[in-house]
Amino acid sequence: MADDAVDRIVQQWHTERPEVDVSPMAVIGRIGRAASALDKRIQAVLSEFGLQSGEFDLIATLRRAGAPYRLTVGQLLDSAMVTSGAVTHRLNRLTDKGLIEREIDPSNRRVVIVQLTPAGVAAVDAALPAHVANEETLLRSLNSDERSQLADLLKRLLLDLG
Amino acid sequence: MADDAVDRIVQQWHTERPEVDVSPMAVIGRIGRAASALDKRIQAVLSEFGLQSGEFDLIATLRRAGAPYRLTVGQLLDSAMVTSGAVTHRLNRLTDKGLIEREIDPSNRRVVIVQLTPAGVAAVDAALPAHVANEETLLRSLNSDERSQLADLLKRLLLDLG
DNA sequence: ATACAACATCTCAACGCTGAACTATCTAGT
DNA sequence: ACTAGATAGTTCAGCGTTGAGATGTTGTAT
Repeated sequence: MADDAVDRIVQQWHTERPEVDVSPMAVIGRIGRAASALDKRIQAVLSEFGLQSGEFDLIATLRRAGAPYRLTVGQLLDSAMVTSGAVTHRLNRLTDKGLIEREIDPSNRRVVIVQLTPAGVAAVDAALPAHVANEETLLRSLNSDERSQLADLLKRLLLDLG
Repeated sequence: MADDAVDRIVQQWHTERPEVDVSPMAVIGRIGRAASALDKRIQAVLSEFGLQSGEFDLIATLRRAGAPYRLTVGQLLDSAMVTSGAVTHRLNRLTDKGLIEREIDPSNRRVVIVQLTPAGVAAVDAALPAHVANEETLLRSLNSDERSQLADLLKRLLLDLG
């Protein structure tokens, strides 16, 4: 197989610092590059639906939770991989778009419950098929077995990273 | 193997939208999460050397190029996976830290040549072993064969994504 | 009752990146 | 020479995230 940019980086290091084993870069470098490349292409499709991927993540989390599509901010924060400030901002944007509504939990007024509006449910359901079809296309270079292998290796890595 | 967060997401979608095959998420979701988790831990080590990972990327690119550690901004831009504005900002920060110097190419005065200072070379050479050792640790859950498999699958994916 | 720590969420300034506009320089065609 | 277009890099406003602190609420111990 032809060399890629990461192969060239590893080769360059081997020339300049032969005593340093940079082989972990071959894995970690590609994970970062793959994530970045995939992200760009995923954003491209979601933007057709007027959504950023962070916003889609949030409303998809609510949608996945099942009717009545209600979760607390804390629960959303557990799923989102960002800080609480970022979640608050995303919720503000989604509220402006009319896709979610916030209300205070009467049984514990520190807690804010977020609920998808009908428009929010419709937005997820409209975007999801295109989003998944896009992801399917992005993986076209790998067959079913290879995807399973890749998912399994990454899962082991992630479970270890905690 | 125990379920991870991505398994739970796929299961939730299967319950809520059984007609949509979300299996690509098992791969793409984990690539993103792995990249994010690795990034955080890599930043943690580099920050001990007073560097952000974007800054390290740039000076490492110069170091890898070999003595006299000189590349044009355009060449750095080709290696960096960010826009030209971001590269300019990173170069400004590295200049402030005394790790690089910029000079105009006399033979083509549009071109800016970036060169590592001795302090810049020292910074890369000091950080590199710790950085690579950290990456090695991050991959400890995978043996040598598994790392090769993972790197190979990601390389195929990246070559296809272009 | 009262005080205090813990908790859930929000606020906000600082930061890095993007993307488009801008400056300066070079190249090619006439 | 002269012009138009291409090229190299910088600037800058806007955006989303971070991380620390603030706000309001609840639980617990005295």
